[in-house]
Amino acid sequence: MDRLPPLNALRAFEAVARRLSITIAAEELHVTPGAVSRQIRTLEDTLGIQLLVRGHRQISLTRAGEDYYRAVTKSMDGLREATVRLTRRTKRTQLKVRAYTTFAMRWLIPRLSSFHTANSGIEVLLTASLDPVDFRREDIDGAIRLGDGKWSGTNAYRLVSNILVPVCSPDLGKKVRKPADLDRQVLLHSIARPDDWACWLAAAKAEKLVDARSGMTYQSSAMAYAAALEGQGFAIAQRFLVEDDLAAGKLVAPFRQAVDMGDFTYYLLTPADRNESASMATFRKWLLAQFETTA
DNA sequence: CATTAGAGGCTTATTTAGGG
DNA sequence: CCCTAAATAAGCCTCTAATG
Repeated sequence: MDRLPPLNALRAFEAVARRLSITIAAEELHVTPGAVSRQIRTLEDTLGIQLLVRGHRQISLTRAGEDYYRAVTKSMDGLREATVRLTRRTKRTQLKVRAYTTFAMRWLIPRLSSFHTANSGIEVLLTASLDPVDFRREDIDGAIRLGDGKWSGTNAYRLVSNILVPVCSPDLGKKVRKPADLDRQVLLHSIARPDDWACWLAAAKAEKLVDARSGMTYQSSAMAYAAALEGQGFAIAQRFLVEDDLAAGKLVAPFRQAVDMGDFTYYLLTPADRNESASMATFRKWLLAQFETTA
């Protein structure tokens, strides 16, 4: 068949496959669920291929539907982008990026101004959250996430080595010689990363000598680092996040022992079923370049 | 929450009628 | 005789209401 199927139906199918819900897709298209259901049906009829599996109160894609959706959505993105190029040739484009609070505060935000000066046409809209990303349901172009690099349905770009190392203020650093000395010190924890101290102490062979649970706990690593800067105790830091403070002498790393978390580290995630926009490509290259020079 | 049937509204295609 | 415009027919889309 060299003819295009009904384009309206195709549009409906793209929305349904993306949201995996007829009702939500219908809202998005400003029509009723019944109308969308019919459109999908006529599309299936003209193609002669089933695209959706109708389950009880929910739907899913068939194998063919999944493949078709991937292709269709890319074409749609092409149309969208062509339209954007045509209508707002000079307007700024927005890039919605999600990161963790600590990553954003300690690393991304300080460097974002350099990105802005170099790419004045791209506006980065930064949000912070611990929740996992779902590119299908959320209006997000990219996310910085912690993980092992294995995500389904997303492109993952490894950003940096995740190396754990204890840090503290310079004067506090003089009071300890070996890991076991931490026994009498305050350990600073983050709720989001509860195992880091135990992990490091085990690597330093000091898990029997120091209670990994003692000390003070903060909601984010950024808070724990701030407490360390104030001389409140020892934070177990991800090294690239405190590099600037170490270089400036505001923090010190009193021990040589470090733990490389290997592939469990930070990645830039982008949806695999969408074409990468030009602005995202720029942002991705900039982001990866930042780590090439520091790592 | 998805699907279906039937009704109504709108668009497009086809036919028909009347004027140049 | 041809062309235009009204009338009619056909098709499509979306809605409501009811069902699974």
